[in-house]
Formats: sequence, structure tokens, C-alpha cells
Amino acid sequence: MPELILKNIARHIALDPEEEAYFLSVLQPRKLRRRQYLVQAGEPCRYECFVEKGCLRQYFLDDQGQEHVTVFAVEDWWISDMYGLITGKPSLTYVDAVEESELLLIEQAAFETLLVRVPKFERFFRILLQRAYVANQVRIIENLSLPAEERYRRFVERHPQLEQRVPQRQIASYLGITPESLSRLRHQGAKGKRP
Amino acid sequence: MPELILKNIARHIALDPEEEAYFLSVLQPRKLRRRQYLVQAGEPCRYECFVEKGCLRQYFLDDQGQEHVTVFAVEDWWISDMYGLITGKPSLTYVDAVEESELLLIEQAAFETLLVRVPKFERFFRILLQRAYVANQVRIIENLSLPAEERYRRFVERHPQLEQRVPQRQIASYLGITPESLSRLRHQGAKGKRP
DNA sequence: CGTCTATTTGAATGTACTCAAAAGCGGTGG
DNA sequence: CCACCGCTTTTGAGTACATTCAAATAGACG
Repeated sequence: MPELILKNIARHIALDPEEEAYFLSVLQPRKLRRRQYLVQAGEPCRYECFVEKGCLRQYFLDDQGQEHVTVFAVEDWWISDMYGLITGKPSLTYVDAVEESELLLIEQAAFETLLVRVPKFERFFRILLQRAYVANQVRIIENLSLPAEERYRRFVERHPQLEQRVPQRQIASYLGITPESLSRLRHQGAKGKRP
Repeated sequence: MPELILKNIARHIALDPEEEAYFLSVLQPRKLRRRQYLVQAGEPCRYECFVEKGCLRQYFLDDQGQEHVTVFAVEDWWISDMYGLITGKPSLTYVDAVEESELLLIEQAAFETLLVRVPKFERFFRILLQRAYVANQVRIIENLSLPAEERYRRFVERHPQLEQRVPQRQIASYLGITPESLSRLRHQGAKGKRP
């Protein structure tokens, strides 16, 4: 069944049959209901996670208890609390389901073992991380240099699906603006078209 | 001589003597004067770069021709145009020297070969990238959730050295504010202490 | 249906910005 | 050594965009 994840991996490395079998044996399927947590901040238990179906979000709470969404992950994406996964320390972030989702998890210890037993995965995750790094650089750049309206425009352009699936409140959080501001942007932006 | 880079690497992987010798043979020492470019946007030539001494900055130009600093790299840090390095396409960013600097470069092709011939480096750069990823996530979070003054406070806290070595103009750019605003922050922040 | 949360709208506020000009600093050449 | 030039930093005034607080409306879920 896990066609999707194998295709995802095949984009960057080629597994022989044994490696593939071993990899599949490491995966833990899991379903998540809307609003259900995969990871909670402060919790020691962590996974590398691949989304087969549905949509997850990652967020953290600031000093005032405000939520800030850092990542959305839809089908064919990887998501995890990278900090927790690397350091073994308690997570800094929460990950929960935006909608009913089907996941494939790799438990932290199994993840480390996988990297040792099939070193090709070192390469695979390095490439994944490089892309994530570049994407984050671009996001930092855009957050700093673009007005909110333009950031919103680009967000919709890049994630046409998400616009419909995720509450505006959370998109506003991802963009770093208040829900009120996003609401105004959306309506003013539409109007501005006629002279 | 290149003690520093070997110690840097030894933090995550252990090289045997041959591997070490090969690695050293790949390094190209280079000195850079103040304001001299290592990489220019649009240029196809790219390196993975380790800073032995001095300080580099990475930045890009937006549509209006404004500079935006994305990274400072001092001694014992790695810096590169990751986008160019991954994709082989022309760089999106500029990298130049803030002060007289001594670098160790790995040319792009040599870098790919290194990863193949000494796969331990896949691991090394994966770990490096994981840390960079987390740092970028934190930066995104802070840019979105903290007022400029607090961002400045934390920047100084984390990079006490840079405060002295880099023009305020560039720090302002890194923080995503205008030089005027940074100047005001610095002076108001100091005053606010007495009732 | 009723409750709870999300979204919209309004009014007042504030933070950071733009534009403009003065002051400071460093380097260069007469 | 001093005078000048260019660039950075500071300071001031007016402005704009996004925020906060508050309240009304709309939607979703049990």
C-alpha cells in the first residue's frame, strides 16, 4: 500500500529489495482525528512522520501563550519536531491534525538505526533538509521584505489546496499577522481591482 | 594548520587518516578582503565554505534593489549559497566579507565527490543541516512573534562579538528593520531604565 | 436547536516606516 | 596635518500599516 512514500523516496535514492523491505518494516501506520496531537511540547516521545493523507500543522506557544504555526504538511510531505528528534530533548513544538489524517511514523530510535543500517538514508534526509533549509531561507526573506498582503498572495499561490482546508486563523498565524488583519486583507484585496 | 576545521568535523564524525588526508586535499584556502565577494547572485560558480578567521555575510537583493542580510558567518562556521549548491543553478544570494577573512573552500563538484567517496560526510552535513533548520525555525518564530526591540536584544545576546564587528546598517537588515529604527531602539532601550 | 468558535467589521492606538536633514567617522589627497 | 568627501548613524516630523479591544455575525458541531 505505501506506494506514496516509496515514490517519495525514489525521487532521491534507489533502494534494493532488502533495503525496501527493511524500511517498510520500520514504518508505523497511524490515523489521527481532527485536532488530535501527534506530538506535544515538553513530551519526550518523537517521530519522523510522513503524511499519506490529510494535513498536519506544527506550532509553538510563545511566552504569552499565543499559538504560532510554523509548518503545514499535506500529503507526500515529511514533518517532525526536528529539534526533539536531533537532541533527544523534550519537543519545543506541538504537531496536530488539521483534518483526519493517515501517517507513517518512524520512531526516533528506529530512525537512528535506519540511518546506520541503510546509509543511503543519510543522503535522502540530507537532501530533504537542504530543500527545507532553502525554503526556510526564502520564507525568512519574504517575511522580512514583503508586506502582509503580498505574503498572503504568495501563500495562496503556493498552496492552493490549503486555502480551503485550513482555518483562516491558522493561515494568519503562519503569515505572522492577526486573524483580523487577514480578514481585512482578503476583502480589501478583492475590492481594490476596480477603479 | 587547518586545526579548526578538523575539530569542527570531529564533533560529529570520526575520520581515519586516509579520509582526513583526502578531505584536506579537497580544501582550497582563500583570503578575502573587506567587501570582496565570495559569490555573486546569478553567478554559476559555487562553494561550500568554512570560515577560519574573519566574518562573512550572505544577502540578497529584493525587487526594489534593497539588500537583505540572511546570514552572518564568523570563525568556525559554514556558509554557502545552499540553493546554488543543491540545484546547480545560478545563486540567488551574494556572499561577501564583512572584514578581512580566511576561508577554506570546497568546490561544488569536489563536494559531491567527497560525499560519495567518504559517505560519513553525508552524515556530517545532514547533522549540520538539521541544526541550521532548527535555527531557521526559531528565527522565523521570533521574527513573527517578537517586537523589534526584543529581537535586537536576543541578537546581541547570541552574537556578542558581531555587535562590534558588523555595521549597524547590516544588523538592522538582518533583523528586518530600517537602520533608523535600530538606532532609535538602541538609544531608547538604554534610557528606559530609569523611572 | 443551542453553544462554541471563527470570521467580519469598526474605532482607537502604536510601532515601525519614509523622507529629510544634521552630526559623526574614516579614509584620501593636497 | 588638515580639509574634504562619502558613508553611517542619529534625530525629527509626519504617515501608514497592522494591532488591540470590542462587538456583531456567521458557521460548525454536538
